[in-house]
Amino acid sequence: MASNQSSDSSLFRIQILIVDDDSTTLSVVSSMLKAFSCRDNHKLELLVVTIKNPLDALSTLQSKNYVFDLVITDLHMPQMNGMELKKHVHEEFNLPVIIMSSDDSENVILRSLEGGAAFYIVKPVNKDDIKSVWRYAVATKAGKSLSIKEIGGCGEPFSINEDVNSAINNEIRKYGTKEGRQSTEEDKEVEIHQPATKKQKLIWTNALHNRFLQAIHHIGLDKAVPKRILECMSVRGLAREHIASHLQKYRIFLRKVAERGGISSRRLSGRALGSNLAPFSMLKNVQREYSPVTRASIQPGLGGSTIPALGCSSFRGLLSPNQQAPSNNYLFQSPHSQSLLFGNANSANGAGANLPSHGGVPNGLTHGTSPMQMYQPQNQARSYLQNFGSPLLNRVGAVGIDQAANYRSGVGDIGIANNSLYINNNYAGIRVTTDGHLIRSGQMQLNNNGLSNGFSNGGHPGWMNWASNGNMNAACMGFNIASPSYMDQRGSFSSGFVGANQFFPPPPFTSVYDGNTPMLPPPSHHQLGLGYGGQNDFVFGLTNNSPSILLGESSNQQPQIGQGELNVSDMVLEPPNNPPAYQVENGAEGAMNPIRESDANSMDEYFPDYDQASTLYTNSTLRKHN
DNA sequence: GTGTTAATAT
DNA sequence: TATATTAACA
Repeated sequence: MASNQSSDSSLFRIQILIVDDDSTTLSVVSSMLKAFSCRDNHKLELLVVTIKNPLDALSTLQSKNYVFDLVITDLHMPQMNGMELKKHVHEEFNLPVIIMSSDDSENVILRSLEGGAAFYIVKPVNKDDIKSVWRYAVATKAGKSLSIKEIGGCGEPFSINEDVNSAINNEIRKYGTKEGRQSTEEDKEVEIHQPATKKQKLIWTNALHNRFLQAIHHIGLDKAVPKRILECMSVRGLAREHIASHLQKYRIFLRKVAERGGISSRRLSGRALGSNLAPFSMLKNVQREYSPVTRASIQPGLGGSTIPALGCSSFRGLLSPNQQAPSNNYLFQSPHSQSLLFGNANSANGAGANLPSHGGVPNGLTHGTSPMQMYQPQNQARSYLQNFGSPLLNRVGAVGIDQAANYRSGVGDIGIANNSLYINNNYAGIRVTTDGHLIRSGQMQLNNNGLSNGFSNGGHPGWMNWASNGNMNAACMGFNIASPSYMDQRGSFSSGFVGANQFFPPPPFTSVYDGNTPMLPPPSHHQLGLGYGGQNDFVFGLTNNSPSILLGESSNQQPQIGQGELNVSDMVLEPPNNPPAYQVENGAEGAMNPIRESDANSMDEYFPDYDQASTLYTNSTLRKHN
């Protein structure tokens, strides 16, 4: 039954620091909090400190006169904005920060959440908000003590108090939070106490899936078995069964790829291909939503397996306009929400890695180091991206990059051959009619010094460096989907990557909050590749929030990593019910790759996401909720 | 105990 | 329907 400890634990003191340049807000929030705390629970004592200047707030935090449990800060303040403050607070004090602002734009909200805010309150603050804050504070406080206990040797994960959980679910449905709400003894009177055995459904978020892929990549596909993958992934709370299940799915996918998207597919018409090929799933929504008329879809095949190394064309054909899209997505998503189909990467010996000639591996995507693409689970954290922003033109685009020596294929090939990982020498584009016919290839050729090549020029060979050039999409993709001259606006184009080692860095770990951060030297600059959101890395995403990107636009017109539309990842969701049990193990040896900390603090990037407790920030924006 | 596959549940 | 979980079996 309920944890019974509260009887002797007398009184909890919760200290909250509120920062806002608006004194009215300060007093209102403060008094509301106090009022609520009085009413809520006698065993809790609340201390609220209000400060107008965020700099002063930091000083106060440092002063040690108080031991705060939580910081609530306004977002827009003259001296320092709330997110900056949050960053400091996180880094220096490891305290949760709630952002409040009158700015109710999704962008801001999501950015805040992704940036690590515990949750976000839209002003004017109302009673429910206060209640939420209060609950959160209580839960956090309680959680902290539990954490200590856990550190003390009780390794057993503690379970979240259903009360807090449900309260939050019910009352703050509009907030998302990244932080685990931990159980609180104080609220046990409401405790429902579900059987502890009730399992939560693990959601394979992109981030998690990325991790999975990385693990497989690291281990080698042929040697990747659940146990090893699990070890490699080093994600707490993740069980071998999860891996096994996911692996099963993944293998099915690979098999499908081998059967339909592999070499044999060369003989297939594009139409035939299209029906089941995973990458096109992304077209489904896009097309239905935005293209009532003809759509051009160019389907070079499935990811890496479709860009043969040895000179065969990777151009698979065109999908018929009404082709039904398959169910799985294999998109690689740039921070700027251009979608790139992501194929195999990480084959040191070039594209050939995917050729069946490697043999031995039943799934056809051989070479253990390679299969770096996979489906996009449709029912998972994708849909939330659908409602972003305004309508977009260039919804989907993907390009193939063949990193092998030559650009071999002729017309119809879609791809980029870069002779060097450092430099993309070649560029190829395509032109299609609105009904999907290829007009001409090579339209978009750019020289080295033209638009950015999409790869790092800044010392991270082999890694996509969106940040450095900003216009990866436009340049690399080679065409402007939004531009009628190249492709129908509704056109879709996909291909795959065949890359060399480690195109993409492992997603960063961040766990600033709990101090468990695997502190590796921070990267010399921002994380390369795939944004901070953690959603992008190897996986696809259907991004409907893409800004139009026109070929030729200067790079600085594009948002930098971490500043564009956010990948609303799991972090906007309510944390799992098992807070302690889903962190990436830190410093687990055998971990695949260096772990980077990004400035953006997507701390739970790899946290398994359990479906159950999802609290959406907004109904429409985020993941669907069971 | 582990890995794989199939069945079942959601 | 798609995906995750669980059971069953090698």
